[in-house]
Amino acid sequence: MATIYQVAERAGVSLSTVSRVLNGRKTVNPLLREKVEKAVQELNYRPSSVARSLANSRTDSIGVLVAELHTPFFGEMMQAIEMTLRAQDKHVIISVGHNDLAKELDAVEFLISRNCDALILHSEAMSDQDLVALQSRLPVSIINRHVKELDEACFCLDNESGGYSATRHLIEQGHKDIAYISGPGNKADAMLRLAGHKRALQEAGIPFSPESLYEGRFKEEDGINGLKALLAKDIKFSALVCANDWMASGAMSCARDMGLQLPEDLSIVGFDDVVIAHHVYPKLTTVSNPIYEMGEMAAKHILNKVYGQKHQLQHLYDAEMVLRDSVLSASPD
Amino acid sequence: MATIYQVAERAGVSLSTVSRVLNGRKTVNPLLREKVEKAVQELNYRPSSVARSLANSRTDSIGVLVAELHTPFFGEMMQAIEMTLRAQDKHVIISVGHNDLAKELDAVEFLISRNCDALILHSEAMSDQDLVALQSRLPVSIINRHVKELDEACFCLDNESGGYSATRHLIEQGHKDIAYISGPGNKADAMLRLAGHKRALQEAGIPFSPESLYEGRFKEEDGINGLKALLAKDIKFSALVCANDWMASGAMSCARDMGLQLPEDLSIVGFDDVVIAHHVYPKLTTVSNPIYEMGEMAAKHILNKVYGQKHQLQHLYDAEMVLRDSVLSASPD
DNA sequence: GTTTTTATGGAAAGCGCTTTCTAAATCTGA
DNA sequence: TCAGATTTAGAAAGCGCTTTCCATAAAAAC
Repeated sequence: MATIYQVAERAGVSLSTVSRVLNGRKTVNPLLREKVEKAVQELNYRPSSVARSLANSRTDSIGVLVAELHTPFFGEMMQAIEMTLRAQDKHVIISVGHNDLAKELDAVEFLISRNCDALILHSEAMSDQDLVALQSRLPVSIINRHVKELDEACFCLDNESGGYSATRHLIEQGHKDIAYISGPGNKADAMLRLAGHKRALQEAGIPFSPESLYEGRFKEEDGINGLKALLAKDIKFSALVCANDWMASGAMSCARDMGLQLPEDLSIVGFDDVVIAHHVYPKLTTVSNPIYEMGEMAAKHILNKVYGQKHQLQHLYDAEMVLRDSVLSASPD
Repeated sequence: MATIYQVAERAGVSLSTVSRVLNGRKTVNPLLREKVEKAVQELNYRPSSVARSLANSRTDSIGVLVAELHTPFFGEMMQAIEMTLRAQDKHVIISVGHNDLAKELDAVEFLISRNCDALILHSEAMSDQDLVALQSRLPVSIINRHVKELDEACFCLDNESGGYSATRHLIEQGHKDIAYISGPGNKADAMLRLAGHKRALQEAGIPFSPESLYEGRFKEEDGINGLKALLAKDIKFSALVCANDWMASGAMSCARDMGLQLPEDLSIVGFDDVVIAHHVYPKLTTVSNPIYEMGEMAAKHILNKVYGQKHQLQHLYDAEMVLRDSVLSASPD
């Protein structure tokens, strides 16, 4: 591999001149510039990004922390990040945290030890304080979580309004008795979605009953257990909203196992519009989660912050209804 | 950030000694070693991976090329790769090729310009020659594709035997009239799966009829169009095998749209055991694709080749039946 | 007790680039 | 025409490590 010295020699100029040409500095004689470019061509010279990083203490690499990768949600996020970053010649180093505090911290340290210029995080285990502390070490973007002190760096879905839309949609279809399977009480997004649900009920003058609420942990089996528990109670409901699609899918299998016809006997709406939403039967009506855009914005935020670019940023994202086949209009009784 | 100089100074030893301690060389006095370790602790020193890379021309980074990321298949592969590599303190740089030759080549050059020590590829667009040429530039692992000249570096599913198993399973359940929706004719894996199907038929003395074959391109809509086309023909079949789960899912919705009961009127088997297989209705009987293991092995191959480790390698993977609810025993007519 | 080995630590030369500083060359204006 | 301002190019000093080579001290051999 040719080095910058050889280019300089071949072009009959000094190191510095080659470097200037390579970095597009204006102050170089067009004649020399041409010579250098010719030499670069002839030697098929490619600057060493490592040497460059050492010299200017920038690696052009961005670390991304995700909870896991085998899930389409994160895949989409990663793809958005990779595409927008590579277009600017930056590269992304991935690291998975498995939703575990120790592992997440470990992953972050790993990324930092790799001299990343910045980090993009989708963390559930780290505390707000951890994130604030991190931000003081290097620039970060935070996806799908709002940290007050890090307002600028956060890119979130409007979970409350999403939750609102979901049950609002059901109400508009004539449903009055609506059960809810929520995510864990310690997760902000889960609680916001639930809050939206309550607001929609209230607005329609329907009292919220804790009886018709089941708290799950966002897993498929929580959908199964949740619906089972709900059905066992002495309550009636013609519709169910699940705080994510996985639980909705679980609820669907459970419903069928219990002999219910879908969507005739029970309307279901999910949340996130993950790939499976389109493949379950009946196809799931759900709430979109524009993770692709969020990933893109998180990347652009880094581009602005670290590399002096000027992209327009959007921090809060609307959750929109994706209408499919799992909701039926309630027949007036 | 502390440098190695400061550690040396604080420990009262030379640079070289610190470096030796850091790299676990044996030839260093335990007393000094201890001093150095103490200094490292106190200064919270972390070696700069960039400087290290420049000095020993290894970056400890492995580039991974995938067709796309938003699909669970690649996600699982990535996760396997990341986990096994990070355990050895290597990091992975991702790059997506979008199944397009120019983009794949571009992505590869990008990765190389990043001074990756090696590459792991899941490429469909590049030619065998491209791959061979690449191998001569730096070590590679190839997932899900067999290149004769690169035998050592390939980690593949036994597609033929998978195709065989799928059809064989149907035959064992009493099916005789089995339609097949295949992947594109120019893809080796698609053709191998089909070959397995034919072998199973032949073994059972069932003649293969081109009439009952539809060639798709591995997309959901191909499943829809495929089944539609098959049903329109003047043939009977009680079972259908689809060369991947996406087409199987498509075929399922199509079947239902055409008023067929699943699995009573039509048994379906898929291929790959992608997440959705578990969420469609009825749950899809399919053929496993141990992509996780393959990713792990591809990573270990690099570990062996570049970093002198000695992992046991497996190159060919069995495809196993995953029995769920989409296949019914055929009633003998 | 002297010579030969062996173990161990330090000095210094890179690795391939960026960037500051200086010097030479060119240009300005009176 | 000349002092001063302005360009432009080169020399050299890092960036933070690894590693070779050499020197010294300790151990072994005679």
